[in-house]
Amino acid sequence: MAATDSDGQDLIDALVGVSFAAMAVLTRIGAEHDLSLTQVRVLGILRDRRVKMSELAEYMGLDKSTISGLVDRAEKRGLLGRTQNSVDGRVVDVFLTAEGTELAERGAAQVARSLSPMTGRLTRTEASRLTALLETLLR
Amino acid sequence: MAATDSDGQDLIDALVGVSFAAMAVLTRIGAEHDLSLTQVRVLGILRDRRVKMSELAEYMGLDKSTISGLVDRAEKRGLLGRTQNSVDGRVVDVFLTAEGTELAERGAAQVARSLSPMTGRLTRTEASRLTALLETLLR
DNA sequence: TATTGTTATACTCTATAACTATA
DNA sequence: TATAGTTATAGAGTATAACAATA
Repeated sequence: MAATDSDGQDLIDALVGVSFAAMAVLTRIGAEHDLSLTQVRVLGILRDRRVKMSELAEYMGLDKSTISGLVDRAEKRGLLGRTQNSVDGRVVDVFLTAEGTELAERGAAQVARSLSPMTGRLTRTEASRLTALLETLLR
Repeated sequence: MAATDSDGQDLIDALVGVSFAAMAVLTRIGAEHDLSLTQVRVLGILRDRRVKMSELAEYMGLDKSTISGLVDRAEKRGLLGRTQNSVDGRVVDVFLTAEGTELAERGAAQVARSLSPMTGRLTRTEASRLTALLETLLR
């Protein structure tokens, strides 16, 4: 095998390593705003959609009872709101408040800045190529 | 700008997306063995080294008191052990037991298998290229 | 009856502060 | 005095089980 060949395990290690690094950045920036990684993710998901409690549970791979608690705490902080769905009375819709939206935007900008020392090591071409490869992984 | 150009935000989104997907896999496989993501990470770190409590805290970005609790629970399950360092009596070294090692090996194989539907979408050349790009990000 | 969501409970993860032991 | 680690405490995240409301 040539030296440029990846043996598969190298790819896994690199993926896991980059993932933990990205999670560390999200955790740190979240902490600056008193948000756990889980809450950061909730804000990220709600940033461009209004969802049902059950959809949020599905997206995040968490139990509905866990979502109730997460939404409780974020709602108490004024970051998001709940409304009863008018079509199906059992359903509760969740959405970002103006304050939650503002925080999500600011956080996203901070994440981009924090990752730029990493992503800045790539040329434009490399960045494009990496984006394409990662998107292939995501389907 | 050409269609193949990445605008920077796309790269961030792809990185974060892949990272959450990787964390989901690690969380799920951990859960099958009654391990939290944090415990999975402890096992991963100890897989190829014996470390001091304080080093573990440093690696993981967690407080030393948190590490005490994590190590307590894993030790109680027989996955790792503590020994007093013979050179500096204040230091406690942590290491995997045979059972912990075995679990870490099995878990790593499971992770590789679970990610293969994702990584399998790439040709050998693409996998090599992706590995190299990710390693560039990691320095 | 089935589905959506909440609540009660128990355990893990996490940091802060106070402590013990060693250097 | 300074450093390494533990313990007590409190709050957040998590799942399971039991429940209420709606379909």
